[in-house]
Amino acid sequence: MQESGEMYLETILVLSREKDAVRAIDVGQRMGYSKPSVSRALGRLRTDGYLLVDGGGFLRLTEKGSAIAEKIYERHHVLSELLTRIGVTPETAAEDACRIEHVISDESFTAIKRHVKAHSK
Amino acid sequence: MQESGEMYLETILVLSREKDAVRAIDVGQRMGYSKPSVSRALGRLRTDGYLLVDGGGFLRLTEKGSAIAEKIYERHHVLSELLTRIGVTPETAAEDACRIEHVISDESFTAIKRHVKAHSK
DNA sequence: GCGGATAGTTACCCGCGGCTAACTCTGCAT
DNA sequence: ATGCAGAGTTAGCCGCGGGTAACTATCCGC
Repeated sequence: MQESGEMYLETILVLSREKDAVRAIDVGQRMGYSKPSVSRALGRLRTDGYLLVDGGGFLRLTEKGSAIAEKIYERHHVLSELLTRIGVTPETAAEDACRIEHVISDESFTAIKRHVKAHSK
Repeated sequence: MQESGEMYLETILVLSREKDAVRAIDVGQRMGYSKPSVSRALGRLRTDGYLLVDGGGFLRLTEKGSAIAEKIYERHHVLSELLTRIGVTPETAAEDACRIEHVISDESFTAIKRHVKAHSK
């Protein structure tokens, strides 16, 4: 799984929480990408078993895809909150979280969560 | 400046602190890349004004190149130390620092430095 | 001065991940 | 029924950044 694939999955997850039916076009609009780019990326996710597309063109994450999307989404949330807490503007925090969430290891992320929790009491 | 370019510059900086003469082959060995990959990457850095290569094939960072290398190196150091401090194993901390150092904003990094300093007293 | 090691470059290939142009397909409105 | 709008796909372009194979150039030992 590449960084860009994770980003697509996360976007699909977020969109599916905002509206009940998500299509390729929505993903493209949200991410600012062209239809063909989205089409190809979703095609890869589909053949790799992260995504299902029903007859009406509606997207649904598989178990596997959902697991990744949730994981990245949690990271985004925690990292973003951590950065704002130490004084970063919310916008920059979100942007940085969006990049860091794809490259940090499980071990470091877990340590960060633990640290944040310990200091939030 | 791309992430990979930053990595090359940082590697050249580190090598130049370990030995007095740094060449393309050393960079390739350290980074685990083939000679042609290094040659091309260094060529780009040279034409973009980050690097000088003297007659003997020895590498020297320009002002511009050095500034980036030092910046990335500092980030690496601070991030790596921060992660180990919260319980991440040194090896993982170094790997993660190596990826995060290229994607974090100045604003967030400054905030992290400030935070680390405040908590180290 | 010739042969071999070492360094560097040139010319290619590949997948990724954006893009545009152009096509198909579906569904709705006139 | 025509025709248009919206969604999706196909085909092909591009730069990046890895790779190999093969060449060149330099230097050193014998």
